[in-house]
Amino acid sequence: MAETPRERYRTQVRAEIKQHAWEQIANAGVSALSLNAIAKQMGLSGPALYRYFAGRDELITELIRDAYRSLADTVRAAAGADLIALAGVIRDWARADPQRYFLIYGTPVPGYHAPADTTVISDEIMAVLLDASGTLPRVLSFWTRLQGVLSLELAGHFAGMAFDPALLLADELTDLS
Amino acid sequence: MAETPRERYRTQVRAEIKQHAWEQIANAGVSALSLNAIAKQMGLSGPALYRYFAGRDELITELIRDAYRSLADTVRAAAGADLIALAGVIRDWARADPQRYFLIYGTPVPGYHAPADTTVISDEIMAVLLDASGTLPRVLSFWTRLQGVLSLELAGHFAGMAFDPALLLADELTDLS
DNA sequence: CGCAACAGTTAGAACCTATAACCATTTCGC
DNA sequence: GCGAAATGGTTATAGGTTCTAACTGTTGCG
Repeated sequence: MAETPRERYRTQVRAEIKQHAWEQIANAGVSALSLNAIAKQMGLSGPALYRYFAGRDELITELIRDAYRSLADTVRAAAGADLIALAGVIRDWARADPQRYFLIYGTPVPGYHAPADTTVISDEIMAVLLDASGTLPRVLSFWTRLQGVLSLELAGHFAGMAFDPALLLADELTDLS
Repeated sequence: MAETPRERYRTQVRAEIKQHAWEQIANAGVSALSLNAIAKQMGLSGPALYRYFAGRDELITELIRDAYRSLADTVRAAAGADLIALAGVIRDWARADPQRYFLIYGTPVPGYHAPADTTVISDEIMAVLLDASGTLPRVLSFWTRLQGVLSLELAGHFAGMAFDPALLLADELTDLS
């Protein structure tokens, strides 16, 4: 497993590219992600990034994978807690970077299919939820209600109405526990 | 209200542009919408479309407005029905053109704000729902649960799990009526 | 040491949005 | 009806994007 300096450098640069990519996504959404802009920010010139990612799509796919992994990590770290607590953890994760949330649960691109390993990660999350809720119908209700509140809240569809989404979420989950 | 031939032609061309735009969106999502491609499909050459729309953003804004109006129309047409029926109508509307649904309820672009009149339309939809459900907390629960099922279903996140989203939705709404 | 793998470069094709300048036609005011 | 203005269309062009090709220098391994 001895890492050659080359590999070291390579993974480090890849990480830096993804770092800039996340900043762009957080600020302007994934549609505004520009390889050129990232290259310029890094002092590189355009096509250099193609040494590290086959193209824009592969970079985005990698970001989606990382988003899934990040969510799975935070859920796993809260394993054992009850559904209310899990919902709070997931909501906090989503609010920390809404565009990262939308990368997973937002508008899908017709024809694009997430890499197979993301479904594995997704199953892992479901396993934690199932462990906390007991039955499958319950976790399904939990999941859809949570997504309902989150997608509307993060997309700003609760903007006008003066109420706390956290309270709505709590209300939606009390009869599940 | 006498329509001059000019206005006639203008609104007709605008409608044709939007028609092609909707096809592109349905097939490849809004990010793939290309004014150039639309112009070519219509036998026009690039910049001609700027006579009809100030730019890509204005066209998309107009499409969002139309999507809101379309949803409001279908909801209004079902006014008086109970919540289960309303949910079915809305779900059918969304499934008929998922990308149109996502244009309203999908990933928001940071910094972009929907035109003010859409909130008016949104309020109108809420009024119908409120009329069918009675209390505000109930319509809020209805709305978030419906959105939860719809966003997950239309984004394909129920792909692996073998069950009928319609049944899940019905289950989620039975205790609300 | 030598050579192959690798990181980076510039050039360029094929797109895209958008503006500018220009032309022909249609419409409108007088 | 006539002339001016508004309108719909064109091409040219600037600047942006992704991505490929060809080339250069450097690094690292046998």
